[in-house]
Amino acid sequence: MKIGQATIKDIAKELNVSSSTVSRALKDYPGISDETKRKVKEVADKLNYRPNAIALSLRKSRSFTIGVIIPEVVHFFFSTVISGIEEVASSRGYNVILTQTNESLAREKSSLDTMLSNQIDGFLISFSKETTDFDHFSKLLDYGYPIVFFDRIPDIPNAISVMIDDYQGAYNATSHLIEQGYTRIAHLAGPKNLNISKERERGYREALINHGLKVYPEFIIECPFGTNEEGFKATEYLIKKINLKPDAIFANNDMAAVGAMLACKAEGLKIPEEMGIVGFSNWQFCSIIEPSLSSVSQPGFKIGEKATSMLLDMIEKKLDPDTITAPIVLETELLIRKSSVRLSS
Amino acid sequence: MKIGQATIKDIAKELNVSSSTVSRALKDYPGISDETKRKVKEVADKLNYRPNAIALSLRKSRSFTIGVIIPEVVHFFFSTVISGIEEVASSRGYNVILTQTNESLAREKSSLDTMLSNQIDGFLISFSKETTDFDHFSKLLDYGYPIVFFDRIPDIPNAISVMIDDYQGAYNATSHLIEQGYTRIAHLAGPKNLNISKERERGYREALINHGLKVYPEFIIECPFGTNEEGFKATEYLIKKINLKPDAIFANNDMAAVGAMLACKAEGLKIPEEMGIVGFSNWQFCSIIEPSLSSVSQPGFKIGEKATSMLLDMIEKKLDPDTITAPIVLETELLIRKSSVRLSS
DNA sequence: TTGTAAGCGTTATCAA
DNA sequence: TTGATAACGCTTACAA
Repeated sequence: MKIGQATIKDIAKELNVSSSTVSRALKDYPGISDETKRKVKEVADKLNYRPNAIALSLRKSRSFTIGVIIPEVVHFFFSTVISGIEEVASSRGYNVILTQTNESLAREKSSLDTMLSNQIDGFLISFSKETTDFDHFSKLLDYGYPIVFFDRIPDIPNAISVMIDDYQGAYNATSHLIEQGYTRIAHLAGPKNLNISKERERGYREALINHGLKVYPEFIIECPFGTNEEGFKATEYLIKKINLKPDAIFANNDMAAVGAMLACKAEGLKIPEEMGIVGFSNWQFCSIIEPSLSSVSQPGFKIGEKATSMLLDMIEKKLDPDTITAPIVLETELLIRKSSVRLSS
Repeated sequence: MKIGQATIKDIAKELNVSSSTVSRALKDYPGISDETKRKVKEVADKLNYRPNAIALSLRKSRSFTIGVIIPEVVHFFFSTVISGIEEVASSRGYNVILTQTNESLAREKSSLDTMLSNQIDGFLISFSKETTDFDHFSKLLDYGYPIVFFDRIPDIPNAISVMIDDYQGAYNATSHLIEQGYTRIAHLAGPKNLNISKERERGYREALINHGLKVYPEFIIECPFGTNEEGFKATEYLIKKINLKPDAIFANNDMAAVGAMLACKAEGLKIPEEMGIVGFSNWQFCSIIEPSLSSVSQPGFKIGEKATSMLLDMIEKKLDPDTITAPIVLETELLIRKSSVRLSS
């Protein structure tokens, strides 16, 4: 016999009362004598009674569970977000059910499906790199399903989303490089179908323009996977194959930035003297590598917290989705380290 | 109206058949005419029917959901394990419900509680650093609840667990340092109440002894939190405050190892010439820091896979827990990098 | 080949 | 102050 198997009926039988009485006593409903309440609770304790959340879910058509769909768990940013999600959810009495898509659209859809079957109360979603059309999401939105998108947000009119200010983060990073006297700044860009990549590139471009620098198309190289190998290759290409050599690199993500650093070392270029580098995400390793890597820090934990509290508010009708017209945008912070500082101030 | 709200009854009404017929038709039960099956499926499709997993759970007393309780999500090792768990679970049709304890015993217990309420089919657990007595687990085990412990395993006779060979990993790491000619090897140890810490320390000790070296108690410093600050302080202490200076450090975890590296740099000690360093866990940054950090790699993904498939086998009665008497032990791999190699071979 | 009815554990409604 | 009953959505004897 398993623990917690005792039901309300068992308690009722033991005390020769009806199950409704037991139910009410356990919930401290008014109109139940203190005497009965005491007895019921006593027996409940004795039998190790544990309410069956499944039965409750069925009854109330609510599962007190939210579904999280993310590309990857093993990723500093996403795991930080999860941490924030978990924190808020558990403090408000919700369970978190988790799936990773591994950047596959098919898995994204099937996750959505099983979660719907499981009567999930709402979704937190950061979609996969393969996802280019959002029908599977907008269908749910049309039916009134509570969804909050985070970080990677879809182009759907009435979608609620929480994101970071990628544009401003990139703008600040690039401006910082310019202020340090770098003038030929290249960009290792992210996958083109993600808004965050576009925004970061836009921030990079506008910073250059606003500081009177030219944007060289050959300085922008797409690194869709965001690995250090990719960053390494892109940087070697920038150094060797292009007439106008860059003197700084702003990378769409930290891994690519590390690849860039390794390429510079391999080519004998000194960082930050001959090549300034700034990454994006502020992974844990940024501060411990040599030279330490300047990076734009994303408030992952906060994103998780904010997205979750909004979702739960929507679920609990404390928040009307219609009142929110624009995405919630959280600020980044530029952490300046050795890799991009060559001016003594 | 929400999507997937259509129930078996709705289909039945539409076709003027009974709900049992619909249920059977959807499941391709024998003894239902092909004609009926066709019609039922057609209407199901039309109404966007989606089986209600909650109702199913209640009926079958099975939720097809497993609960994962870990100390922290934002941790390379654990997130890798989660990835393995998620992979196996989803491929076998199970959901994964996740909570992190943040190393708090109270949260561990309350997670256990809510999951039990949610009729979880089984548990995957790596307990918190605060957990020193295992009554809350053994009670469940006695009641026959399927639990697989991983990495941090409790001292309970009939517990099923999956772990890595911490002893051997530490032994190999220490032996490697000895072979490189280091003779005064210190150890940054983990929290004393975790078996993994004890095993790693034991591996360290025995490697020394088997190679004819003495074990100096003042060379073993506990770093319970495993942060780089802690490793930094411990190493400064080792370098400055002790008569017999160490010439190598084997750290219980990579973060502490990084702290040791930083301390060496701060003190002007060259790595690996004057100080060899080996870490444990093989975090992503090991290969990209300077010098790259030798480390014992733990097969996190495999641990997740193995633990999950064992748990599901237990749940599905394909595996009798009584047949397993010893913990499953997975091998580590020593990844030798620059931080510990001073002999040209 | 199909229908009826009971039951999984809980709670809301109505009645006593 | 308490009890009987129905219902949440589904499956499954048992009957027809």
